[in-house]
Formats: sequence, C-alpha cells, structure tokens
Amino acid sequence: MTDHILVAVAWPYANGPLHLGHIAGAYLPADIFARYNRIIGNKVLMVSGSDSHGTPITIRADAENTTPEKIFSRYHKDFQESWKGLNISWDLFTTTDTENHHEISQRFFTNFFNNDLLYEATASLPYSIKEKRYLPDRYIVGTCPNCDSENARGDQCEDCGRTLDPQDLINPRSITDGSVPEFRERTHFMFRLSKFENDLKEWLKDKEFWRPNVLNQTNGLLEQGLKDRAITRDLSWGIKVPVDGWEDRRIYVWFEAVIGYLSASIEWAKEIAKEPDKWKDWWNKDSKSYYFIGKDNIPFHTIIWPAMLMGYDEDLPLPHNVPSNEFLNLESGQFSTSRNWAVWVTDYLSRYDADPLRYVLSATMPETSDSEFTWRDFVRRNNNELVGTYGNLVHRTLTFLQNNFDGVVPDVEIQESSNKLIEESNKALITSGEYLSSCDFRASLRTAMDLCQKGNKFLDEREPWKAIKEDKNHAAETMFTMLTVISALKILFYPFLPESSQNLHGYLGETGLVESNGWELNTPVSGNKLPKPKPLFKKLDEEKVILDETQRMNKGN
RNA sequence: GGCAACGUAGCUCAGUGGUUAGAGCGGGCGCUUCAUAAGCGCUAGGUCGUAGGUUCAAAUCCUAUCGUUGCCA
Repeated sequence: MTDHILVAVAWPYANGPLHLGHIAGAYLPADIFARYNRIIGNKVLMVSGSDSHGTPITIRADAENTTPEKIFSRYHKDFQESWKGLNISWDLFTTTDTENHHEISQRFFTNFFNNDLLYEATASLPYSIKEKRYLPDRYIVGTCPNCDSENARGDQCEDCGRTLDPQDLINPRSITDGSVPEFRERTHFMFRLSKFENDLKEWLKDKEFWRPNVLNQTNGLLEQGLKDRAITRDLSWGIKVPVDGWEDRRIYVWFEAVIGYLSASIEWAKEIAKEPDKWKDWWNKDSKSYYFIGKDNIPFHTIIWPAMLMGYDEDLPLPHNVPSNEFLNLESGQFSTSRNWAVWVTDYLSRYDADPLRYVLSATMPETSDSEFTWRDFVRRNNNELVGTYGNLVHRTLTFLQNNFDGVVPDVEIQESSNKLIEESNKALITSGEYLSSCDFRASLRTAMDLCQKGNKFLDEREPWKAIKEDKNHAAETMFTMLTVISALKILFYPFLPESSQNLHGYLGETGLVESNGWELNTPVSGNKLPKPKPLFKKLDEEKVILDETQRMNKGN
C-alpha cells in the first residue's frame, strides 16, 4: 500500500552557516527517513526553507551595516550548497521571504482574526525616543537582576541563562545607540492558545509511540496549562499584519515560521509539480506527517503548530510523529555560532566526502540523549567501520571475482550454509526496515554493520583463496553468496550512504538508480560480467586529520 | 524556581523487573593473507551518579539528592 508521507524539517535560521549539530539533529535523520520511504514505494514530500525573519537577522544586519535581505540570502546560499554537498534530497527548500508564504501566513492571521482566536492586549514595551520606535527585547541590554552580569539581553541573560523581560533589567539601554528606553503601553494581538488545551490532550492520547522526551515534555506543558501568546511585534522586517492601522507591526516569527510547512507544500505543487492542488495529497487525514526538529523546538511542533492547524482548518492533519533529536556536542563543548565553536558543513565538504560524515553522524545520532562528535571518532569510524568492515568486505569480494573469475558472476547451486547467510541478509532488510519506519536510525545502521561482520566471517570460514586451488566450484559458490550479501548491503546502507550505494550498484553491474530497486534482496545474475571496482571509501590519516582540524578550530577557521 | 530528558566499561553508546550487565572503538594475546596492513577469534576492564525504599528479584519501579541538557517563569 502506498502512503503519502510528509517529511517536514525545521526551518534553519538564516543568521549563520550550517554546522554538524544542525545536520545530526534534523536534516540527516529527515533525509534518511525520506529516502527509505521513497525506496519502499511511498510518496514522499520533503520540504523546508530558510527562516528569514526575526531579530537575530536584523541585529546582524545592523551590525554589518547592511540589510536583512542580504544577510538571509547569504546564508540561504550556504544552506543550498550544504544540501547539495550532503545529498539532502529536498523536494523543495524555499524561504519564508516568498510572496506565497507571506500570503498564506496572512490568511492564517485573518482566519484567526475572523474566528475570534485573536484578541488585543496591552503590554509595557521599550520605546526608543531617539529612534522613534519600539525596540525588540533583544535590542535592550542591561544588568541582570539575577546574577549582576552587565551584558544581559532583554530576552535572556547569557551568563546565568535566566529568561528575562526588558523591564527586569537594571540600567536598560538600546544596543543601537546606547540610549535609555522608555516603557510605554502598547497594544498587540494575542493568540488564544489556551483554548486548545483539551483538544491537544485528546490528540496526544494515542501517541505513546513518541519519544519519551517529546511526549512527556508536551504532556507536562499541557498539565501546567497553556497561556495565550502575543502574535504581533513592533518590527519593520517580517510579514505585515493584515489589519488596517497595524501597518507598522509584523507577525511574530514563531507564528509564521511553522506555517512554512504548509506554504512550502503549496509552493511545491504550484512551482515544481505544476499541479496547484497536488499538495493536498499530503495534507489530508490519510497522509502522515513527520516533523524532524531539535529538542529546543519541541513545544512549537507539539503544541503551537497543532493548535494552529486545528484552529485554521479541522481537515488538516496534525503531526503523526515528531521524532525530535537531542543535541550533538563538539569535542566536549556545545556547538556555538557566536563563539565560532563548530564544524561548518561547507567547510567540511571542501576537505572530505559526504558519506563518511553521514555515516558517523548516523552512528552517533543524538536520538535519546546528547551525543558527541570528535575528530578522532570520525576518523576511526571512517577507517575501521566504513573502510575496514564494510568497504573492504565489498572490495575483497569484488576484486577476488575479478582476479579469479574474470569478473563474471558464476553459475552455482546454493548450499545449505550459504542459504543461512542469505536468510540473514533478508532478515536484516526486514529488521532494518522496521527500525527505519519507527525512526530508530542508529539501530537500523547497526543492523547493516552486523551483516557486514557476518559476511566477513563467512569469507574467513570459506577461505575461497584456498578453495580456488582445489575446488573452484566451492569458491564460486562462496562468491555468488557474497555477491548476494553485498547487494543486500547496498540497499541497507542506501538511506544513510546514498552515494556509496549508487557506486556499489554500478560495481554490481546494475544500471540506473539504486532507489528504483526497492527495499529487497536482488539475486546476482549468473553470467553477468561486472566492471572493475574501486574502493568505496578512502582511508584517512588519523593523526594528520586531528592535527589539522584541531588547529583549524582553535584558530576559529 | 517549575516541567522534561539524560547520568551504565578508558571512549562513544545499547539495555525499562528475572540466569554470572552488553556492542563498537581503544588495550592485550592468537589465527589468517583474498582485500585500502583490511579480516576472524580469544581476553582484560564496570559496586549501572549518590542515598534510601518497594519486591522473592532492580541498571530497570518509587522517594530524596547531586550533575548535565532543553523548554518555561
């Protein structure tokens, strides 16, 4: 049966380039999941885009004396390059700065406005007399009332981590000109989030298959009770509030960014599929939507976005699963764009291949707790696991076939002991597929690696390099079995290592794309002559890589 | 301060009530040579953050506490 699967992935904030933490957290698992679903025959729509609004971007633009458009397009370009290099298989990666997205976001706003889901409320907000405008929270700095740090921001103190209001700050001042803001009463629109509490609780009842952190955190928030949220801000960069007299306000980013999942699907239908209604195939109750995000984003996808969907149109499907990941750390520290403690994707790709990174990040994916990327681990996994265990198994098999059988798949009768290994290969495909369906990516990858070890063991036991001298049929039968195992590995590793699998597909004498083969074991065809293979992966010099990369990081690139 | 997740071998991580707690890497020993000196086998190493409790039985459940992380105030 064909399912429609929406793979919705967090919208990266376009105020800095992508680093490995972003990839391990959301983009790689989403891509693995999308590739798996396509190869088993499901209809996948995978969308996201650059989040182009919000104050970090305007702050950066101010600091660099440029425009928000220039900032976000710079990083949008970096994102596009990263996706291409890493083989992230988007159907559409757009931005929130499209006419389409503005229009659909305003449609949500107007719909809520008309259905009494919005109301006006006043709050005391910082106003700059000098600039004659209200300032965003982040534009105010001052002394933290909690820890006395002198550079606390209006939304949060970086030193003690406490969340703040600009009014809490002692000696508040504007970051643009140092002037002291005046606090004035200002009216804004609020979204009646509290109204959806019971419906959300009801919806969550059958979600026991969600990851514990995601489910329990969501339930915890619902137990505490939901609060209505301000939906408009005093900004000039963003989506206009579609109400007369509100021309100088913008819709708050938290509200419009999540709408991107829907607006991007609509854009895809219009611009890419050229069938304007096609998006509906993924936005009805028979489809399933998966939201790949990092743990900092959980409430937006398990409470706010579902509430918005309920409020907007009850026929729209709520998230089926939100397999949020925890965080990836780098060499015992947190990834930090501002402190430049990161491995940037495009920079990585200028020195190394995509598949080793995809492998290492998959093997240490932070599915249940924060995990860690170290260069030593990267090189070791590349050399021992990819090159040594998987790559070498493939290479020793294929070169043996070239050297002793002229590269021709032998014609043999399969023996009992071989059947056992072939059965294992089939079992691996089933088990691994189940893991992928339930978003257990590490476990799926482990299943593939286990089969490699079984293959290596089989070769060692059969010793075809000895058999070839006395009993060529025996060696031939071993090789035929090994070719079968390798073709299973090609499929098992495909969602994780698409490039290597495609190469292996070719070395096994197949033409066309590996994903057209389906998630099943293909028996080699006797008599086929296979091309001369090349190693699937490159071995790296452990000490050299560590030295290089450590220097690079300490220099801050 | 509230909510939530996590804390298990040198390292990275599995393991949610039941025999002597597991894997991969790293260490030690041995075998093998088809292969990118890759592969296979054996072995050492842990009072499962701490303290109580429930149970015939707990890494696994409960309570407290410490630590890390995220969200919220």
